[in-house]
Order: sequence, then C-alpha cells, then structure tokens
Amino acid sequence: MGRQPCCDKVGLKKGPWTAEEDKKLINFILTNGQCCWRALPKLAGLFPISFFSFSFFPYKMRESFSLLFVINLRFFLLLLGLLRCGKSCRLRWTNYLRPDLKRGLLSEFEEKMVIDLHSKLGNRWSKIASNLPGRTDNEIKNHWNTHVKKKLRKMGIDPFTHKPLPTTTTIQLPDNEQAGGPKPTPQQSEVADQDKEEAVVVETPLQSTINDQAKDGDKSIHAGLFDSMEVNNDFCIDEIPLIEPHEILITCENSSSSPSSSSSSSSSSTDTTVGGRFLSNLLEDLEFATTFDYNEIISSIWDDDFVTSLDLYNNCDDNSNIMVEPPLL
DNA sequence: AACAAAAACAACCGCAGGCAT
DNA sequence: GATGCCTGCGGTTGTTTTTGT
Repeated sequence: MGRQPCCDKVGLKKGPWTAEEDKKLINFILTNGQCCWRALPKLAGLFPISFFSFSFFPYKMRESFSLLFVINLRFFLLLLGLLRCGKSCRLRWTNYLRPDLKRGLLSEFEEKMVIDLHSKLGNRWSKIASNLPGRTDNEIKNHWNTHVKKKLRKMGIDPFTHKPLPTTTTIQLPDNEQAGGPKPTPQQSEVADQDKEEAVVVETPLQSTINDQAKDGDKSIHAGLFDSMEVNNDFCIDEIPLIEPHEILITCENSSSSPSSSSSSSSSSTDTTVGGRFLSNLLEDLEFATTFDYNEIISSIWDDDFVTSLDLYNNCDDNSNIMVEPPLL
C-alpha cells in the first residue's frame, strides 16, 4: 500500500513563482495564518477577506469637506486557486516570503556560527538554521555548498571533518560527499543521540559568548546576537522585490464587525470567517468563479483606484469606520 | 557583442517522523 | 500495532545570473 502523493500533480504548476502567486499566498497567510498546507492552495485562491462585505472608502476628500462615502461593493470573487501543491506553498513561504526573513549574504559572524554549528551538528541544516534567526535551512545549505566549503578548503580545512586537510593531497571531493553527504563523525553521532533525548541545546563556543551577553539582561540569545551585529530585524520590504508594500491587502471590515469576530480569523480554516461567511461555504462557489475571466477579475480587484483608496484609508488616523487587522504570524 | 562556463540561488523530490484514528 | 495523513528535512536538480574568453 503506497503512500499517497502530497497532492494531485495533474494540472499543478511548477517552477518559479509569479508575483501574482506570491500575492495570493501572502494575502492568505497574513490574514488567516498558516493552516494546513495541503488545503492552502485552494483557500488562497479565495480572494482575501472582505468578501461580499461593504467597504466604505472616503472618496473625493480633497475636493469636498463633506465626507462622501462610496459604497465600494467589491465582488471579491473567488479566483482560481493557487495551482501549486501545498508543499510548494510551504517552501515558498518559509524560504522566501516570510516577513521575518533576513535576506542577502550571511554576515561574517553568521558564517562563523554556521561553521561552528556544522562542526557539531553536521548537515542538519534546520537545526543550524534554528540558531540563526531570519535564516532558513535552505539558505544556509546553499551558502554552505557555494561559499563556505570553498572557503574552508582554501584555508586548508576539511569542510566535512573540520580538521586540517592533508597538505600533499590535491583538492578532491571526498567519497562521502559524492555519495550524498558526510557520515556523521562520532562527535556528531553523539549530538544526534542527545537530540533524540529531547531539546538538548548544543552550545558552541560562539553561542557561549552570546549567552554571556544575554546573561547581562533579559535579552535573549538572539537579541544579543542582533545587538552585536547591528542587524535590522524589521521586515525589510525592499529586500523582497516581488511584492510592493501596498500590494499586501490588509483585512478591513466596517465598524459593525466586532473585534472578536475579526480576531477569529486566526483559528482553524474551517472556523475562519471571511466577510461573515465561512470558508467552507466559499469553497462551494469555486466553480461559479471559474466561469469568469481570470485576468479581468485580477485587474478589477487590483485597479489603481482601489489600491489608492485602500492606502488612503489605512493611513487615516480616524479610522472610525474601519478596522485594520494586524498580520497574524 | 556573443557565447560558454561557472556560480548562485530557488524550487523540487522523496523519505522519515509524528500524530490521530 | 497498523494505517493514513501531514509536515519537516536534507539532497538534488533546474534556472538564472555573473564572469571569463
């Protein structure tokens, strides 16, 4: 009895993500949190939030002192779902779109930490990444394979054993690399065993230094790291080129909605309300939506007028008619 | 300028482990 | 304990970008 594939691959898209796909994925996760990845592609196609609700936008505020509200009835029609498998969505989010990601090359300090941790943990990239906030296992793995290995070899250090290379040998790939990675050293095996016993923290010399810093106050390990490295931990939107800040649709509901109903959007997908309806109900409309022209729907929703009015409202201090829901991460 | 090779990076694949039934 | 599902992990591949000729 074989294991089921993670998804039905027929008709699913592969390869690089488009800005539109990113937009859908970000909008969905920011408003609904991360629910089960397998179901996400279908749900993410349901355009976010104020579904069939009335959105009130101040209109012509500059031309007239009388506040004119235009009922912006937007049929946030169900768009086609993301044609990606859940696994692909998860990878895209965790490796590229997550707001807390740092991007760009690893700093010298981070690189040293990676080397240090690799000497203890081997190729367990996720464990290594967990010690480097804002970095993903994939990123570290790639950096290791493209930069660090070469650098260590140049320095005469075997990147697998972390011991000095024999001086007379020419640089060549060790057998274990070609066979798919190093076998753990006794030291690494020991660490692996420790891990099995549950949450044993491997403290490297570098981490010890950080811990010492942390002891001076309430700062966490990572806070100490960040302080010493002058790292900006803010969501650096200009480092995520595909999505402009204003393109991220923020949940907006009118004042008649209670805060509690809004906050419920972080609950499970089956309970999540979207504009007063349940997602499960929305799913039923999927076939209805597919009868519309996809591009037409996209353009109608993301037209300049709409984005401008949304920005205007979000920047308004007196948001008496609107509630902006913070991203749920 | 054109092409090839190398490097860098993003994404995919298959497996393993955890959990619920 | 067996089975099925979901998620996370690590290795690998494919694509894009950069560099060299």
